[in-house]
Amino acid sequence: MLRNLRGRFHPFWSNATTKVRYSTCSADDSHEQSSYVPLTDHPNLPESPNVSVSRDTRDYISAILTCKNVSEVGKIHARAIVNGFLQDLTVANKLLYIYSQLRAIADAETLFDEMSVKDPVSWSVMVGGFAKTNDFVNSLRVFREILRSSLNLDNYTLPIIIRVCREKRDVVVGRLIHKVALKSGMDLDCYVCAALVDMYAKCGEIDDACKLFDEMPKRDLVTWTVMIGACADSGKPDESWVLFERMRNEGIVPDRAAVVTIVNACAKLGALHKAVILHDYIRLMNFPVGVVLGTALIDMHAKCGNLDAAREMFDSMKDRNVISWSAMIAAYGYHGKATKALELFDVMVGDGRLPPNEITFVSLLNACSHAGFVKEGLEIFDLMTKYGVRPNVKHYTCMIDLLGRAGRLTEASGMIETMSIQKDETLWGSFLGACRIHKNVEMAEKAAMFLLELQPQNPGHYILLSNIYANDGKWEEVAKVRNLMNQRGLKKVPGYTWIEANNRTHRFKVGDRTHPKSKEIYDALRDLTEKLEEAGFVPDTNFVLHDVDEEVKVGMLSLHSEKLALAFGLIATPEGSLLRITKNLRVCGDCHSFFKFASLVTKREIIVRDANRFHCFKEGSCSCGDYW
DNA sequence: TTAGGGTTAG
Repeated sequence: MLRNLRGRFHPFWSNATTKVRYSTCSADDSHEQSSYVPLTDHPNLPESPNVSVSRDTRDYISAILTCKNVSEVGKIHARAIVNGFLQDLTVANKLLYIYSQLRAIADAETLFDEMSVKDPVSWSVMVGGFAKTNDFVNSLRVFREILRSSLNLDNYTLPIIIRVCREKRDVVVGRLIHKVALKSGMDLDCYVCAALVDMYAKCGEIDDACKLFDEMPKRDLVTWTVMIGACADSGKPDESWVLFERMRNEGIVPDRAAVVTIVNACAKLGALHKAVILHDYIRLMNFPVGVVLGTALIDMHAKCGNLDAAREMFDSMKDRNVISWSAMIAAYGYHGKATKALELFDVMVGDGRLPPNEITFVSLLNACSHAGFVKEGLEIFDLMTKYGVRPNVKHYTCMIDLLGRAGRLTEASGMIETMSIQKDETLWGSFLGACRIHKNVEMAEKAAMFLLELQPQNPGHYILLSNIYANDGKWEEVAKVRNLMNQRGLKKVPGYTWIEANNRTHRFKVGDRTHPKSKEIYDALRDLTEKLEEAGFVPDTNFVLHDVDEEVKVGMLSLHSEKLALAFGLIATPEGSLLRITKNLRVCGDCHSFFKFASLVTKREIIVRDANRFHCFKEGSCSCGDYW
C-alpha cells in the first residue's frame, strides 16, 4: 500500500527515501517544513475518505479508528504525511496499530522502519502485529530487539510475546522470558500473569501454572478463567468446578468466556447433575446463548450422557456454525448412533451453506467405526475430497479402526502401506488394537515395533505387546518385553474412574481402598462377582496382565477402577435406577463383559463413558455397537 | 496510543 502512495500523493516519495526525510525533520519544525496544506483541499490528494478528519491530532486518531480497510487508512496516512502529522508519535502509532489490526503487516513494517523516533508503544504494536498474523518468528525478532535496546520491558508487550510462546508450545523460551521479566524488577500485572499461567498450562506444565496462580496477590476474571480451563485441560476437571465456585465466592461475576470455559470443564467431568445445575445457572443469569456457548452446551450435555438435551440445545440455536454441526454429529457418533450422525450430515450438506471441515469428517468416520458401518465409512472417506478436505492422519486412523475392528486386517494393513502421509502412534495403536481383537500376533508384532520406536517411553505399548504374547502363550517374549520395560524404568500410571451418585462425584483408581465406604464396596463387588459367575460370566483372561503391577497389590482379584465404581454405584443408588459412570480410560474387554452381565443380573441400565465413546448396557446388551 | 481467557475429533 505504501509503495503505491509514493510519488502519487507526495513528491518526496519519488526522489528520496523516507529515512532522509525523517532525519531532517523534527517535531519542532515539522509544520514549518511541510507548510501546512488543508486536509480537504490539497490538489494531490485523492477524494476525501468517508471519514471526518481535521488538522488536530485527536481528529486524526478518531479518523484512523473509523477506517474499515487498508485503503482508507492509506488515505489518512497520506494526509498525515502531507500535513506533517506523522511526526506525532500518537498518530504514527495509531496508524501502526490499525495496519496491524487489519493484518496489513507489510504496511505497518514499512511505516515502522521509516519512523525515526519510536516509543515503547511502537515496539509493542509491532510485536503484536506480527503475532496477529501468526508470524511468530518476526514477533520474537522484534521482541529480541527490545531486549537488546535500552527500552524497558512493559506489561503490554509481555502478554503478547508470552502468547506467542504459548502458540508455539515453546515453554523453554516462555520460561526464559518469565525469568527476564522477574529479573528486571518490574511488577507483573494480571495481564502478564494470566498469559503466563495460560502458557505454562497449554505447554503441559500445569504445576508451574498452579504455582504462579497461587502466588498471585490479586486475581481478576481472566486469570481465574485461564486457571479453570488449565485444570480441565490437564485432566482435573473436578478442580475446575471447585475453582469456579471459589471465584464466585470472591464476588467475581463470570462473563461469557468464563461460562464457556466451565461448561467445557463440565463436559470433561461428564457429571450429569452438574451439567443440569450449570445450564440452569446460565438461564438464570440470562447469559445470551450464542454460537460458541450453544456449541459448548451441546458438547457438555452429550458428554454427560444426555443426548436428548444436546439435541434440544442444537435445535434451539438460532445460528450454528460448522463446529456446532460437528459437535452434534460427534455426539451421535460416540453414543453409538451412526445412522443419526449420517442423517444429520445429510441435512448439513443438503443445506449447502456450511461446508463440512476436517473435524466433521473425523466425527463421521468415528461414528461409522464405532457402529461397524464399514460400507458407509468407506463412502464417507471417498466423499471427503469432493468437499475439498484432504484426508489427514486422523481420518486414516478412523479408517484403520473401521477396517481393523471389522476384521479386515489385510485391507487395513494395505491402506497403511500405501498412504503417503506420516504415520503416528495413534494410527499404529489403532491397528494394534484391531490385531489384538482378532488375535493376529504377526501383524500385532509389526505394529508394536513401530509404536515402540515412535514412543519408547510409553509404558502402555509394552503392556499391550506383552499381553499379545501372553495371549499366544509366548512367555519368553512376555518376559523380554517386561524386562525391557523395567530396564527403561517405565511404570504404567493407573487411570481413574469417576461415578456420579446422589449428585456427588466419586473417583476410584485400581485397587482403591481410600473411599469411606470401601468395606461395603468390596462386599458388594464380591456378591456381584458371585452372582455374575452363576449367570455365566467368565473373567476374560486376555486382560490378566493388564495393569499387572496394581493387580499384584490387590491380590488375586482384578479390581479395575471401573468395577469399583460400579460396585459403589450399586450400593449408593436406589435399585432400578440408571447408573452413569464416567471415566478417562478405555474400558477393557473384561470390564465390558462385566458391565454387560451386571446389567443383566441387576436389571439396571448402566451408561459408561469410555475415553471417546459411550456404552449403554441394558439387559445384557451394549447399544454402542462396539464389538469385542 | 499498546496487553491476557471461550466451541467440534483424536
